[in-house]
Amino acid sequence: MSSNPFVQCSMSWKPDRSLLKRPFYLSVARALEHDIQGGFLAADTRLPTQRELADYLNLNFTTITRAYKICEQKGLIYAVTGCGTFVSPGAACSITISKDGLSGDCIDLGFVASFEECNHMIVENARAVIGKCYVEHLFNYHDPTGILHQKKAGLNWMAAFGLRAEAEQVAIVSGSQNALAITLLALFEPGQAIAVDGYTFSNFIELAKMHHIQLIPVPGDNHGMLPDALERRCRLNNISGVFLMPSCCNPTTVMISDDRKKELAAVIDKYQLITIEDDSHAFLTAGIVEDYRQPLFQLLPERTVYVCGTSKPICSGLRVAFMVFGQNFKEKVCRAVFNVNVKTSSMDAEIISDVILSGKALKVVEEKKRLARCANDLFDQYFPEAAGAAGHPLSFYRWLPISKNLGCEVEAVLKRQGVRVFHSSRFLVGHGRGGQFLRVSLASANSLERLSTGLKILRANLRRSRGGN
Amino acid sequence: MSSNPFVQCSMSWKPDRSLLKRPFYLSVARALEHDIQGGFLAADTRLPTQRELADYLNLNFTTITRAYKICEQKGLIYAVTGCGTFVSPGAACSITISKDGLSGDCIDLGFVASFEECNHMIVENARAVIGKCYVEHLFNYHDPTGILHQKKAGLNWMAAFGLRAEAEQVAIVSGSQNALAITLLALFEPGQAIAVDGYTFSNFIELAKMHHIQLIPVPGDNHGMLPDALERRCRLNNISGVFLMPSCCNPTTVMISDDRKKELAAVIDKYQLITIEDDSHAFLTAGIVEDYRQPLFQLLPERTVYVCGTSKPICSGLRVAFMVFGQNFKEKVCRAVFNVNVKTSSMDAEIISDVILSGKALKVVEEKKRLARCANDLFDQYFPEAAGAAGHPLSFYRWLPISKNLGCEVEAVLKRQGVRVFHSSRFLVGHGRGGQFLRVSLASANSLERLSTGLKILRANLRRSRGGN
DNA sequence: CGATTTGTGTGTATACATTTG
DNA sequence: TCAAATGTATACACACAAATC
Repeated sequence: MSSNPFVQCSMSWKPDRSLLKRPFYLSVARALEHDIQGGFLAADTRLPTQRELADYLNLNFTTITRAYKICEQKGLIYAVTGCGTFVSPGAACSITISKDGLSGDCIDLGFVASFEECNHMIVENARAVIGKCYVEHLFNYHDPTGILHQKKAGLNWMAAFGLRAEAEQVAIVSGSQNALAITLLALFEPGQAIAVDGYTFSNFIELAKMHHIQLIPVPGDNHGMLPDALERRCRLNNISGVFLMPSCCNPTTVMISDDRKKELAAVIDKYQLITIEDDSHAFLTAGIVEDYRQPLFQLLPERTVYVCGTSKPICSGLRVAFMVFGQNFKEKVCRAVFNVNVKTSSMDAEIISDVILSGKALKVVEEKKRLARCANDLFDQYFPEAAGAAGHPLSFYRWLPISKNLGCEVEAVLKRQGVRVFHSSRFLVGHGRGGQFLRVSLASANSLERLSTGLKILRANLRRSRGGN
Repeated sequence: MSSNPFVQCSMSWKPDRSLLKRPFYLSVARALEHDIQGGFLAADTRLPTQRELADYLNLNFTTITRAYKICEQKGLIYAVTGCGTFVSPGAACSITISKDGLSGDCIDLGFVASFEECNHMIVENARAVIGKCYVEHLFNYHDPTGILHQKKAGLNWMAAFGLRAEAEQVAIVSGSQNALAITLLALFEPGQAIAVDGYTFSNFIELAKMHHIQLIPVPGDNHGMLPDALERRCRLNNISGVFLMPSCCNPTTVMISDDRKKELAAVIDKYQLITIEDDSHAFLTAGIVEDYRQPLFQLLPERTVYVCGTSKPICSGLRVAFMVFGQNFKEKVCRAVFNVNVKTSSMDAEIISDVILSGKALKVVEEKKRLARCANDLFDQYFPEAAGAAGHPLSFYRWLPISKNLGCEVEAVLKRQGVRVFHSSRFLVGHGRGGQFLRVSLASANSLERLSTGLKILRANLRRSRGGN
């Protein structure tokens, strides 16, 4: 049931009329899915308009609407009012980024780890915890959202970023990704829409897709999402929430300035959006970037779920994040925490608490900042043209503009050369016109030497493929 | 916009016509939600039929269909073709069961813990792990689905239950509840339906509600769900999956016999259902119950997600469960694991692996079985009329029939007397006619003495409120 | 800026399947 | 066994909103 490749000037997709069966809308949806999955329709191909296809198939155009809707919900296509319906890029394949499936030789500049070479620093904290007399009390079902002194340790940690809250507003969960999954499940319904940056955290994109939550891209500048643009989308799109990473947007490294936070807060308040603030990078920003004052949570304490993971600053293998929320979200969030996790390992939470309260956390952060500074300097040496760009000075990753000639195939090319990086298409929401980039992780190579080797390979390959550009 | 209480013989619900605004279907849905949440409509009240209400409001009846559908998806009402539409019991309130929110004096026979008095037995395993030279490698982002030797430890553990699979079919996740959340997210879409026992695991009910997955109750007998009844529901209801706890259904303690497993497998295969097999209780059943042979997974390896948590047999505070699945589910499940957890704490998984491989797990299980036997004997002494009932002989909880005069208010009454138990309404799917029960946890009182005290209070109160019954 | 194209939201008609008596 | 009651599935008409030219 594929399109006829010889008829080009007319519709890009012509399902076989004779194969249509009742119910028509399912039949059409299946045919379209088949042809997209089978590779007969390339990414971003414009499909026939609803009315065109309806005429062609002798159906009412709203029947086509329905067929298209099914495919849209599966992520196979996307529609823009007034503009048309298009085949999604990467419809068939996942954009989930994980540490899995990488051979040992390949230098990983793709997945953003967190300078894992620091992990030895917390071994002694783990030993201290396990040596405590009350350790067996960490092995029971109690305190599903965390033990009080652990929550207080979290508040202590977050106070450095200007966050002020009560322990009863805190829940300990299993990492920031886990916190995001819980937040979507707790506070959003399938079919609702959340505003995000045009390029945003790819795991959030995937999570939203799984929950059937639509993401609406909102333009931004060097200080973050544009309040006017957000307001415009709110007026037009019936938006329920907004997702922001104020301290260092992943992947663009943009930080939201304090003034911008206030302007955004005004719009968020006006439209009563639920704000998801992933502030896991605050440790890199508070006290370092001059303009930093406080998280959005402080401006909108009743509208915000604040997420602060300890994977990046402290240790990635102990799965701990702190969630902070207003009283109005408490019941729903706690119920979702219970339904998804029952509880987070008290052992992990206890070790993280010990690292924080003993002052070790600050030492680890100091070391990671030192490594981040070295890594960023190294990057600037290899890519001096990117050195002056706006963005976070100590980010664990960089956002490198590349030639428009390169598609997302560069990933495969570079992997064959021994480095893994991720192309901007993985982070793109909607149909992007923002140019092409690579996200280059600086925190995953395991040593500055390996990072240097990786960057060298990267530069060599981009120079070559760039050609006369 | 509530109904007029003085007009009783006609429709049970009469929204105020004058308050109707466009869009009508939303307006009607909101009014209905308001009146249910406000308590104006009692549980199981029969609502006007779609056509009745449409006439009354001068709308097309399919507009009412739509309004009712919205409320149904929120779990506020349920509809039965040919029969009518009804207000859901417990529409407004949550049935999530957790360890939270219980004062210290109250004896907990509600939440099913796992004889936490055994936890001291694994402290030495935790110390052994933390003492190992490779411990810092447990603190990184690697191996999101678990380290190979940990998966092999899991397979070793599950081999005792007759499960045979390859390590690549295994993912380590953060407890069996976490596994269920991941499975729903990975393999089901909002709006799909899953067949379950008429009384089933309340946290699964909540999880399904959050994911907007409909649960269809299927009748069963002392050997588990009835295959004919399942087939009938499949024919009628467009069912996508089935959830089973073969080794010991929570809350009923029913075990699925080996013959029944084969009959169910035939139906499941015929209708291509996705089977979710929560077999965390297998350690209580394999080798103990004569009829036990193997899990459903072995009969339907390509249609089953097998979930085996270690909270009950080994330790509840270390959050580990093993998921086993066919190759066809692998990609989707692993992606969901990553999107929900990134990874499970390698420390927790390593300690559990050590407990299994060192043989300590068997000792812990022996001790828990001994305690379970004592606890069940104790229960039989206090409730001799329940002693002969079918069900698991070593279950960590019992399913106690109570007088029909008692509603779910008994929970509150008993709590005031110092014991927490859960009423069958928390476990009920659909509109139950199966009598009233209490689920009495035997594994949470922290000692047999406290359990005995709790059971005594329970018996005294049931006797009294039972009256002449 | 206004007309046109294109997708979305809402209300309706009709055929059908299940339950009940 | 059948007819009536009742919810469900499917297709369509039409008003509207956004994007484009």
